[in-house]
Amino acid sequence: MRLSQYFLPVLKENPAEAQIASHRLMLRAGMIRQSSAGIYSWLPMGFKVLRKLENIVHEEQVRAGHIPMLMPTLQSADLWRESGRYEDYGKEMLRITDRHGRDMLYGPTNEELITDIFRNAVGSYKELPLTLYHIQWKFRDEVRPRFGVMRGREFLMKDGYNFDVTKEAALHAYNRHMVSYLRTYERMGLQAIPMRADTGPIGGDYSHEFLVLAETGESEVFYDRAVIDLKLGDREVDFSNVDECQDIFDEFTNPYARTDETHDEAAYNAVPEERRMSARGIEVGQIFYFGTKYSDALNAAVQTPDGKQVPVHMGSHGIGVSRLIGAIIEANHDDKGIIWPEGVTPFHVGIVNLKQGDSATDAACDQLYHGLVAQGLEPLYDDRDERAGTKFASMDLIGLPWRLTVGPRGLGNGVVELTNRRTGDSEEMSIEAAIDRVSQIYVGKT
RNA sequence: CGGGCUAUAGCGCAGUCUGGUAGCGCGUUCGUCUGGGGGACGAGAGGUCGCAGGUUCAAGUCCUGCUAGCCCGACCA
Repeated sequence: MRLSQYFLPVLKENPAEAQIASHRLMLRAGMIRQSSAGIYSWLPMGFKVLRKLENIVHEEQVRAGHIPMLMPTLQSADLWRESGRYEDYGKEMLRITDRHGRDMLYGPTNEELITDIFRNAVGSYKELPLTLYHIQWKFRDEVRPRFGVMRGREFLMKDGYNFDVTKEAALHAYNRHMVSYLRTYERMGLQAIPMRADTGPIGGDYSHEFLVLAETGESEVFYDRAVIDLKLGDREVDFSNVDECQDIFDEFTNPYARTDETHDEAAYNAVPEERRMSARGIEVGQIFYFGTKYSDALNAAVQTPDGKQVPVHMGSHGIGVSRLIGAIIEANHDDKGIIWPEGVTPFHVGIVNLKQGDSATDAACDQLYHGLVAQGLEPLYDDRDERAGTKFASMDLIGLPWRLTVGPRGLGNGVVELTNRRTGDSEEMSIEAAIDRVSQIYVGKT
């Protein structure tokens, strides 16, 4: 993409309403604009990152054997009356009346709807296990939306639901989600620590939340520093293998890690003192096993081999996709702007033309640009007629992890400059070598 | 939902106390010079001062009501 033909309205100054880094930077980098309290438009740059995260979530869900679908944002109130949550959910649920006077609502989550779909289509144990998920906009009418997309009213969430005949099978689904979520966050360049959680209004017995450590996090967390060293890495996982998933679950949940909601002073004090850590964290996902809570309420049962009807065991699992962008920026920025992890960057590399209009420099930039595109990469070429400082400042702000700087001085020696946004380290090399280097960096990361 | 604050050009702000031609910086448009970290000079464009009433010869400024947004607390992907 050529910047001169893109839509990237960057702001030089901090908007007054933005208090935390991710909110400020998303506004300044032209990713979002507020439409009303807690509701945002996603401008091209923000939309691009959102789609990248969605893709990662999809890939990892499918890898774990879960099946994508799509449910509507608007739901009928009837189902929610049936589960009893129409009253329980309170004012956070946006209620709407259609022209016929029917009560509708903008879905804050989808347990009822998915269970309804399930009960109407599945009657036999033979069709289980089954895990369905979708990525859809949700609406929760927060009393006080804040921090940009971190606590919006409208937000994009991946929510999934598993249906199993037995508790054991459902707990395997729980573990499978634990593993696939860990992988998902790692691919995004995030460390999200699973912590024992409250089950909240969704209810149930087992729940873990995934927290990204950040000073601006809304939750207070306590953990054993040993969890920081845990990495799933690129190990091959067989998601159908119960023991393997259980082992990974144990590995990641054995060290003490809890939020203030479930914090247990005695257990925490059992951790060696030098490893006891407390910090703040951003919640970027949560998994639940809630047994037959919804299948009982909504009468979702399957027939077993011996002819009995049994309510299915269920769980639900969510990742706040739009919130993740905020969390990634909170964890990856400096005073100049964002620093995207390579797995989620909106463009792979920026090209800065230091002397727009100079025929040799323009030609070198074009060569780089086309060479990178030919390698399957997406460069962002700043071809505006701006001075070097302005271009550098824009690039730093939007945070592409790599920058190629092209100017007459370097070209005189036959080189361009490749700079790492995070470290600031630069290296000079020929155009061909630069194309090759950048492609190498992104092997396995696009 | 309790407490505090704000609303003036695309963004950041002054002007309101003490009513009298709506301003500054950045951005933006045109031109010239410039060209390796937000450059210089010159000339422009851009505002029903959040909305509705009221007081007054006259309201951005005073009064009343409303709306929207932000911050702190109680709640949540």
